[in-house]
Amino acid sequence: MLKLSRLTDYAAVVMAQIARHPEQPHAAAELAEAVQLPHPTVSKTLKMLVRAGLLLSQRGAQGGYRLARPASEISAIDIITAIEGPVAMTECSQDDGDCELAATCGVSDNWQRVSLAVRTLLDSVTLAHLAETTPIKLPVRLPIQSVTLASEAGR
Amino acid sequence: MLKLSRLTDYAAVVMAQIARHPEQPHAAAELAEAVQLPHPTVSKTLKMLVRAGLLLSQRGAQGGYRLARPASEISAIDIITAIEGPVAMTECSQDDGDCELAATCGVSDNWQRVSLAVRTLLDSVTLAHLAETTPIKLPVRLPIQSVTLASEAGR
DNA sequence: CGGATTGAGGACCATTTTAGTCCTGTATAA
DNA sequence: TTATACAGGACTAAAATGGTCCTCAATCCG
Repeated sequence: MLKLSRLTDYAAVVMAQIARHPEQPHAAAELAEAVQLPHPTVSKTLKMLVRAGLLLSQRGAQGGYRLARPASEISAIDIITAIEGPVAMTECSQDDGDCELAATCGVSDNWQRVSLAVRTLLDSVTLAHLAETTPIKLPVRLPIQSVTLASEAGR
Repeated sequence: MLKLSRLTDYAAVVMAQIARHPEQPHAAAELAEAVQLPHPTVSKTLKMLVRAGLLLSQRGAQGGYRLARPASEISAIDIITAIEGPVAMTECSQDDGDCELAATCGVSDNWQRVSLAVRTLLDSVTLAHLAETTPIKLPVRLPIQSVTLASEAGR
């Protein structure tokens, strides 16, 4: 179904919740209540986001989580990558890309380009966009053009 | 990892193989040999592509598979959808979209827009592009603009 | 100082999805 | 009429996913 995992979905919702109140730190329990999801699961998600450097955490009483940087500087692909790892259409569009079938495949280069375009698209969507309650106007015009140029530069 | 399933990957490779020789029908065994994948798996993939209307099949001796329409009229999203079902970033960006958390979510509308942009991007990549052995120049400029307009039209 | 609060880390399990195989049936060409 | 080749679906093994829980560590506050 080419979709985000459920945890990624949770992550986005929780990040958006934090982004809407960026001043105070938010405890996991508080966030779980706010978004109506089980505490342990939300907690797990938050830890992953901290490890990815998207959130800062503060232990102890009055502690909690807050954004590591402004919502406008956190992109959808940051969140996705934090939970699921790198975005790549195919196994071989990943960094190492050691597909022993490359010889008979003949499609991998092109999939890599498509992956890049998808990543660029997701990179152009920020947490600030996601957190907006009024639907976003997708600002995807220019970034995609630059992808096209990059691919035209060839490799 | 937000990636295509392995079967989808196979499907693309096999489709590309057929697209490069669109005249004769191709038996499953022949294709499996050409792309160096196990016959039963390739066969399963081919059946899914037929059911999705992307391939035509001919039984009996000298039978096999051929494209249902020109490679330039088959898009990457057609292939992906044939194997994995609809492309949607989140559960609730699907057709029915009955997410009981919608009230506390506040992100679903925006994810739906992102899904649409991804779909449009994938729709702009054709099998003819994928089958090219020289890397494609991604023709994604105009389609994405039209997505932006669609989202600006609101809903 | 000491207890309450809150996150960190990881083990663990149940469930679902995915990949892959195989068997039986049917259409078609020679 | 026989060999070829696809159709449909049952079935299994392996992996990913979602979710819970427990113990430890840091921090605040009285």
